[in-house]
Amino acid sequence: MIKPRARRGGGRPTISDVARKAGVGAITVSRALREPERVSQDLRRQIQAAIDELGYVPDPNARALASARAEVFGVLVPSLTNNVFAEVVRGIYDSLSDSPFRIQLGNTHYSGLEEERLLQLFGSQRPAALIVAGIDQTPTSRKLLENAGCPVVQVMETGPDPIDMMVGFSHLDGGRTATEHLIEMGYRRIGFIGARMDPRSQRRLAGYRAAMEKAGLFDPRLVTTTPVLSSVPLGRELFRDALAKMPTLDGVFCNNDDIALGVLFECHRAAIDVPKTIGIVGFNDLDMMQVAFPSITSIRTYRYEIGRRAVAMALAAIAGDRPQERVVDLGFELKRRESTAR
Amino acid sequence: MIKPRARRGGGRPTISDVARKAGVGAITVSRALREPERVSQDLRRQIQAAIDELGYVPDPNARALASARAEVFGVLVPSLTNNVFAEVVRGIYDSLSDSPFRIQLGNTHYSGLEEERLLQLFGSQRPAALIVAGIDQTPTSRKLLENAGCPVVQVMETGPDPIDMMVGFSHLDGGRTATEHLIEMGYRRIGFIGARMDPRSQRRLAGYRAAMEKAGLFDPRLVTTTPVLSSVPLGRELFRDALAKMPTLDGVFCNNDDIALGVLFECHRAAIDVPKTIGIVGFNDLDMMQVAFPSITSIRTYRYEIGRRAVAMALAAIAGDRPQERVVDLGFELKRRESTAR
DNA sequence: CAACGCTATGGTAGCGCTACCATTTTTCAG
DNA sequence: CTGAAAAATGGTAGCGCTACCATAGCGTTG
Repeated sequence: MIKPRARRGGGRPTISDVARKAGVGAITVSRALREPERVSQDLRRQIQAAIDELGYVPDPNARALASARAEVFGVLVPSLTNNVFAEVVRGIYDSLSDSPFRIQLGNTHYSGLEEERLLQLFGSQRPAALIVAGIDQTPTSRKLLENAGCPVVQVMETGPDPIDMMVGFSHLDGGRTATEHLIEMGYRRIGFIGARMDPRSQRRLAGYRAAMEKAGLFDPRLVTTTPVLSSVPLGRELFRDALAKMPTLDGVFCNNDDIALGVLFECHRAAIDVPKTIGIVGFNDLDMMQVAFPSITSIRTYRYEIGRRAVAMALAAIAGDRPQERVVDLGFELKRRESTAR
Repeated sequence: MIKPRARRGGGRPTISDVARKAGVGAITVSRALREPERVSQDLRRQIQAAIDELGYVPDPNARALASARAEVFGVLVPSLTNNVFAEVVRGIYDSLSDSPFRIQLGNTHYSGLEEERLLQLFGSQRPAALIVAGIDQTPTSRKLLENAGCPVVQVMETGPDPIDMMVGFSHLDGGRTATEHLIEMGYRRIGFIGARMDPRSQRRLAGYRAAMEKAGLFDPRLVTTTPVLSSVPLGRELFRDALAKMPTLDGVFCNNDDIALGVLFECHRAAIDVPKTIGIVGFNDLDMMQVAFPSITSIRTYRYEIGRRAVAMALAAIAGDRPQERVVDLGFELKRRESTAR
């Protein structure tokens, strides 16, 4: 006598239960769910009724196993608390909330090794698409992405030689634009203050340097950086260091808005006039920049939109019509505010 | 003639490939991976060699299907960009990064309906554990969680009647402590300013009200709230509204630090002296509070620790030894700073 | 009206893995 | 040395679903 194994799943209804109740084959239920137009109205109604009555929810694991394709977007970001990536992730979530796709979010902690480990892990699920932050993948990561067998979108930055698709903007141009603005407003001894010098920060620094050199103003002592994670308190610290090193400083381009805010607070505390004595420019334009006192000039970036666009491109690729432009530059905008208006 | 179906997975090696190469049965490979102590040293080595050589990575979908249990933690939070939840999520990620568990993160957008939908979806995966923010689940959500068949941890708040386990603190006590501090420092016309009045904000408001009533200072016109999502600019707006409504205001307890920062900036802009004319208290103690000028008094909460503890409790429950205290109160701390030091 | 194509449905055979049990080998008390 | 228990290994049968192919029923065409 064959004893059927006890239902492992705690008795949740399966597709066969639905099929039996609706008086159709299991495969027809499957089709009604995935390609409704291939099933007649009548059956569709019956099946829906059975589903509702039983409270059936398809098992995504079984589905993934049978179809060799999971309805999962793998997303890799270097930080979960950094507002910049949080916004990108929010854009991704919002774009996928009405789709059948789930999201597998990984935190690389700015580590290439961790990125490789996570890609390996994500790859084992055969995701529908992968979205990764940055364009500086290790060779191993790059290979993993190329062989992932699904659309891949690199986000945050644009650059040459995309693995598959890209959405972002030029951090170098952003850094240059910010610095040129300070120069244009009459600042001369302009410092660069940066924390967590990831590749994007490096490129903003390169933009700063290009602008300064072009104006004949560059001096390596004007640059203050640290590998430590960025924060407002750190911005204050770094600014004090920069001032100690270079008391004639009359402006700072901050790697990001946290740093800029820290600089602003320290100026208040030390009674340094902004923008008269010191001009401040931030990066990303968090919403607090426009209400700060004085309001802080910053480079507006479109993080949420990057997330949305990345999903849109991935979905298009999944649907079979790959967008012809594989690299989308969403640009940025210099927001001129009080902190540089002297 | 039976034609085997083409390998769907793009030729990735399977457990049988490993077994063949190692000269053992598939089940032994499976065991070597999951319960190494039940396999002899020799075979373990051979199997590991085969795995390395083939680059085998187990398919989590097949694993979940066969074992009726996915190695997934389901996490539900109301917002991805709110720093508070981002910190909790970071704690969860950090605690699970060395475990075999993946994380399925869902964003409810503060909606009970969305929470139900996501619970339904997550439940279909038979997760190893569920972590949900808040204690005010809808009856449907509560039932889904009770029947999830896995450990459940409610985070951010403590309260009576946990579904399973809880980690958090009392928002009511937090609100009361903040308000009592203002009263103690000599403020009398103390306003409450809050955005995004979710249940936790409501309880902070209740704490404020309790303290004010006890001191005989409560006046409903002192309360300014909005359902809009919290932000620094909004804090500024609301403060202006509050002042217009109640020009004699001499202190504000802000629902969170974003609002507090907006209030501070508006005070600067309007040349209102902080803390002499207006005292400010925030909530959560983001790191910028201590460097703001003047530094802002706030209620320190342990978000990261909440995430870590929730995972620790869930892992213990999975391992079979449920902690005996099912409700963990991590408390909070009043950080007295310049913004209330008059 | 036979031959054809089309649409709607169903049956069968796995996807890659593990639960359950069976079998073999080793260990060790007596 | 023997018998029995324990440890190590393997075989079989699914988990719940879908790819692939088969089939039935229908209208269309020359």
